[in-house]
Amino acid sequence: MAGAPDPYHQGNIRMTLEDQELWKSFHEIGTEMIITKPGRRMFPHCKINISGLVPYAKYILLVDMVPEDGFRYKWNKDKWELAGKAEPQPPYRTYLHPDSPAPGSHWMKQPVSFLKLKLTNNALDQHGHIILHSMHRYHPRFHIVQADDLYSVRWSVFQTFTFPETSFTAVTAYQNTKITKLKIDNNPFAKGFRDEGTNSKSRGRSDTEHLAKKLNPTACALHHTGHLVFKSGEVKEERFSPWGGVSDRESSHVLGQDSPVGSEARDVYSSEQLVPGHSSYQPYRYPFHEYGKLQSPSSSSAGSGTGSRVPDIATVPEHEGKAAAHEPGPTHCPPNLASTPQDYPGVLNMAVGQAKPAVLSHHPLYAPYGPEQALGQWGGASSAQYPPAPPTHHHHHHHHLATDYSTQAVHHGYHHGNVSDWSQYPLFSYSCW
DNA sequence: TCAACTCCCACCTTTGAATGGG
DNA sequence: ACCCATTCAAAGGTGGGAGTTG
Repeated sequence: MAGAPDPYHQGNIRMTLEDQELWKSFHEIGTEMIITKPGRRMFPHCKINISGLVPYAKYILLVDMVPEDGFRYKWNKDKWELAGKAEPQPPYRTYLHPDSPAPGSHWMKQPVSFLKLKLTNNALDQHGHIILHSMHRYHPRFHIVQADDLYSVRWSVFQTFTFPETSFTAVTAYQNTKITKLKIDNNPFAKGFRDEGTNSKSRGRSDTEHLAKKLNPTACALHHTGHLVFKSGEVKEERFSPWGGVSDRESSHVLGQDSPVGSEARDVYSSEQLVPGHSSYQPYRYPFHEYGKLQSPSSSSAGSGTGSRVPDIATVPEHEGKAAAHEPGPTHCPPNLASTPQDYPGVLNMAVGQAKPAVLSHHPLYAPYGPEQALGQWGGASSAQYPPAPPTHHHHHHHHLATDYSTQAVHHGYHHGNVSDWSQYPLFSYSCW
């Protein structure tokens, strides 16, 4: 943590979700995200505001998707129902924001968008997209890692944030027509499907069907009060109707609420930084230390790719140089992870926004968790994940300050105290070649 | 049989290179 | 040379519907 000005001055990081009203309007209905073989963007897409970073210290931003629970769902008529246990987890991937690494000032100057993040259902995906199972529920997790480059990541402090209203069900085709409509009404790319009043855009006859069920005409004009808030310890997730069919236990859980977040997490949080070797820090054990055994040792794939050969990273082809042009220095290509000290037993399984196409030639063979693990992870976790939460009736438009999301970091919704729980959702997982 | 999935399409936005004026 | 606005074509993001799969 060389340049890190004040490595311990990390407690003030704040993160808030942009387009919260939009997210909420989806959430209330039961957000669905299409996943396709080639990869599909999210909508709404993840966009966050960050504050409290050290302006001149460098940070890396990551996003990964965490299973909401251990079930598979099905859409029956007009609501979601449980449909058995979840499938074993597919290769676990983490999306690296293309601007990474960049100084705190860069991340804070404007909302940070993860527009290009893509979801796929292709377990063999070679583009570095995040792999999910259809008919399963997930929620994004945002990680801020203080690090000068990708190599030093493992020595760095980091914080994790989640937003309950961003949870969604992955689907290959929309199930709830209300969701379809909301998407069409709000996603510019779907404009062609809008009814637009008098316009005779007779496309598909199904359009007329849900005219009846029309939601608010313009989801934009929603009451805006600042931020819906989730103060530490009182993070709640409103229950939404589509899940009515699901056992109460599952549908009306209250994320974070009776969770450990309150107590322990908070403590841990007060010192959220991770010092190398501190594997004793359960909740924040740094993943790099744990999964070495999972993958093959050789991370020395040869590669071309202008200096930024990044063998351990699943890449996403992208226009280079487009990232972060507005801030001095942020965007060097991601450093060579390969040349890293070999104590990396494995490979990072991260999606990089701006890698050279050349890098695509050597794709890692993802080594998902062993079958045992996969099985184990869902096993009895279910009930633990969503403890019978007392029905939380809580009004929607709070006026609290947006905040302390930090407190729910990582544990949000999960049981901790159980190391294996955390280990099932590594920040960075390894893969072999 | 049937729900889940895939492919292709019309329609749209976004991107970025080319152009021209000051 | 430089900057900015405009134009234009190519690239690529939508959901729908028909077809396919298991």
